[in-house]
Amino acid sequence: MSEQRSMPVAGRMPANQRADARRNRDRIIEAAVDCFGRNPDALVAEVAKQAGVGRVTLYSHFATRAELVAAAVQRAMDVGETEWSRVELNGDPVAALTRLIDSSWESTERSRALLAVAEKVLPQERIHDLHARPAERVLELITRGQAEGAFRTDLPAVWLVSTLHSVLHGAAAEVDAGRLDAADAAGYITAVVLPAFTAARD
Amino acid sequence: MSEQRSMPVAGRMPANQRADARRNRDRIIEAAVDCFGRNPDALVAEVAKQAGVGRVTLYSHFATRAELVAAAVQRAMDVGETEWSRVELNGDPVAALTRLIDSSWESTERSRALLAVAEKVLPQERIHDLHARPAERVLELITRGQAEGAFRTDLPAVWLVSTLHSVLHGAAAEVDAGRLDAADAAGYITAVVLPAFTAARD
DNA sequence: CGTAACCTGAACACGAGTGTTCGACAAGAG
DNA sequence: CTCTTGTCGAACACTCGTGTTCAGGTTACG
Repeated sequence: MSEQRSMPVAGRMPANQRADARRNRDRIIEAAVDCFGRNPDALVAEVAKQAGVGRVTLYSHFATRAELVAAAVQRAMDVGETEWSRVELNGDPVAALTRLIDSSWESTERSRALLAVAEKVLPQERIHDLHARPAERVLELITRGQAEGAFRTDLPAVWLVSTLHSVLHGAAAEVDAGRLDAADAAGYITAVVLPAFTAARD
Repeated sequence: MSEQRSMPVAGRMPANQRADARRNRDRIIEAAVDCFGRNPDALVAEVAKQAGVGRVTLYSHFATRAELVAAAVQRAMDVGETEWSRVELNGDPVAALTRLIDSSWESTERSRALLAVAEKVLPQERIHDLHARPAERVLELITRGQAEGAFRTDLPAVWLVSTLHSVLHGAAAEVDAGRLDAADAAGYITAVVLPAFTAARD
């Protein structure tokens, strides 16, 4: 409902930025999310066109294709962030994790292609940073769950995070390979992750 | 022990193929495995050089870069295949799976970069095909385990296969990002996959 | 041996996409 | 209104790796 003014995404901001400039920049990012989201090999020209903007204008906002991709991923993450922030993480850790998985799955599936581009043009470290926010959220929940005895403690929390991440993306890959029905995904993921997290220690 | 004559990998075979030709082809593939294994963006020229062969010669064996990559992946798979074939899959399904995971982890870690190239230049379907052999092996074991009551049956076997695959590759990614010690990996994977597979049904 | 298969290096054509430059024009801010 | 900032399109230079061609030398193989 309210505008999300969640920290200035990136790029220079010459203090006196004209209104239409900022508007165009926004359109470009939206177009990038959409284009790259459909075709990982989308051209810069396509993005510009879909944004209703000249290629030159685009380059005046993003010096390089990679920067454009980064901005797109960032945007997708921001959108996801507002969704995840609505998820109730208190209460029973298992139930909370289930909710978080449902929410995470949606965003994962939606912007899978986008991530594929990122993996091609961005250093893996940069990608990891882009995931920092959501990863932290998961990590917190897991840590709390461990402290409360709901999740196993014989494995590092970060490994559990990584596991969830892997399964999530693996599922997305299965879906867009047509081997898995998107409707089943969230349930399958939960079914596999939960027992992995709650397994009794030796 | 005996030579693995496991179906002719690919390419024309003019009936009167000279011995040195076949030898070169082999060297090229080896070089490709090695080069792409270190740098996913390796040039065709580099591979040729490391194989001690002219670029033209390389192209006389593999019409395109993509074909070269495919051959390299194929080779890596063949090597893995001989390892996996040594794994005892009979007896207790859980124990068997543990053994298979250990073995799979080794090959996964070894040729992770190689797979990264493949994902860039090969259609995802082609990649899936390359995985057919090992995937089938896992599938068989899981199916048997389900039939014997060792593994859960409330999820399709193929999803369990996919899960294992995801975690395996996720772990590899963590390792070469320096966030996970390679020595711990196999144990961690098992610790997470086993309970996921044996979880009691509702 | 002699022939056919093979290798070679250098040169070239090629395509594709990126990033840049130009001069002129439009639109916001004060 | 005027100045600054931003936009436009078209053309351009450039980089880079791929894949191909050629003419000549080498090696296997019967």
